[in-house]
Amino acid sequence: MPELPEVEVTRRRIAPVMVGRTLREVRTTAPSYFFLTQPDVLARELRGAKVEGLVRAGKYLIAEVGSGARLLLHLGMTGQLFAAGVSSLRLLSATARASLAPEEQVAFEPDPHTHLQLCFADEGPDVLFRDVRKFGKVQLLAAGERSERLDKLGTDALEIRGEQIFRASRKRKVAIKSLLLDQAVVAGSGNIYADEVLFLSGVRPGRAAGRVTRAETERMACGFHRVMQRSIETGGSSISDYIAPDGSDGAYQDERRVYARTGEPCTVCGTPIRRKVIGQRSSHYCPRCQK
DNA sequence: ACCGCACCCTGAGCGC
DNA sequence: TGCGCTCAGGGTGCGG
Repeated sequence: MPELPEVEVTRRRIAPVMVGRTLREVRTTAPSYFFLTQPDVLARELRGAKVEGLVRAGKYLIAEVGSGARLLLHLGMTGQLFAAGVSSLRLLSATARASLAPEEQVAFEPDPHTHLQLCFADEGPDVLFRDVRKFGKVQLLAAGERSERLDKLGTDALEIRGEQIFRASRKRKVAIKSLLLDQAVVAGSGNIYADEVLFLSGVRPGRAAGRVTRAETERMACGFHRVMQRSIETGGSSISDYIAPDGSDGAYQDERRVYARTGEPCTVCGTPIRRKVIGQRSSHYCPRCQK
C-alpha cells in the first residue's frame, strides 16, 4: 500500500516523464466516486495544458498544470502510476502470472482498472493511473481553488517534530497508533511505517495517546524520518500492490521489523511478534520490546 | 471534541 | 473445478 515513501518514489520517477510536456488527450473510465472531478470535466480542462511540476503533500501527488490549476492524485491502497510500456509481472493478476514462463515479461496494456490515461502531444509515453480497488482519488483544482483535503494535512512525516506529536496527543484516549495514522497529525504516515516507528520507539500501538511521554514522541519523530528516508532510498515497500513507476519492485519490505511478521521472532529479543487490531487496522508489535 | 465504526472495492486464499 | 465466504485497508463521514 502506498504510503509516503512509495508516493515520493513514484513522484521522483514519474516527474521526468510528465513535467514539461503538454497534454493532448485524457482518457478515463466511467464516472465513479474515484473521480472527485467528473471525467468529462477532466478531459475538457486538461486538454492542451502543460505540466509545470509534480509535487507531493503527504500521500497526495499534485501535478501543476497550466496556469495555476492543480491535478490531485491519491493512490489509495492499490493505486499505480507509471509510464506506458512498462513491463512488470506485478501488473498482472496471479492467474495471468501463473500462465507465463518465470522470466517472461509482458508490456502492459491499459485495462478496465486503468482509470486515467494521460496522453501527450509529443511522441513520448502515456502516463497511466491504475487502481484495482478504486480507493484512489483524482481531483482537478482550478487556479486558486482551495482543497479541504490538502488544507487538513498536518506536518509531513519527513519533517515531523516530536513536540508536534506530543501536543497532538495530550488528553487523547485514542490508541497512539491511531493518532500516528491521522493525516492531520502526521501527513504521509500509514500502517506499515506507523508499526515500524512504534517498534523503534518502544511503544505499544494500543497505548492511549495521552500516556506517551515527551521522550517517546521524540523517538517517534526520529523514527519517521529514519524509516521513511531509508525506504525512499531503497525504492519503497512492495508489499501488496505497490509498484514503482518504472515497473521495478521496492526493497524496503525486506527491512521490516514488525509489519506482517506475526509469529516471527523479534529482531532484537526473539520474542514472537504479535498482531492486534487497533482502530480497524492490523497492528504488529513485539510484546517484550514495546511497553 | 472525541471516538468507534460502516462504507467504498476487488482479488487472494481458504474450506467444502 | 468452482463456489461462497472472509479478509485487507486509506480516508471520509456519521452517529453516539
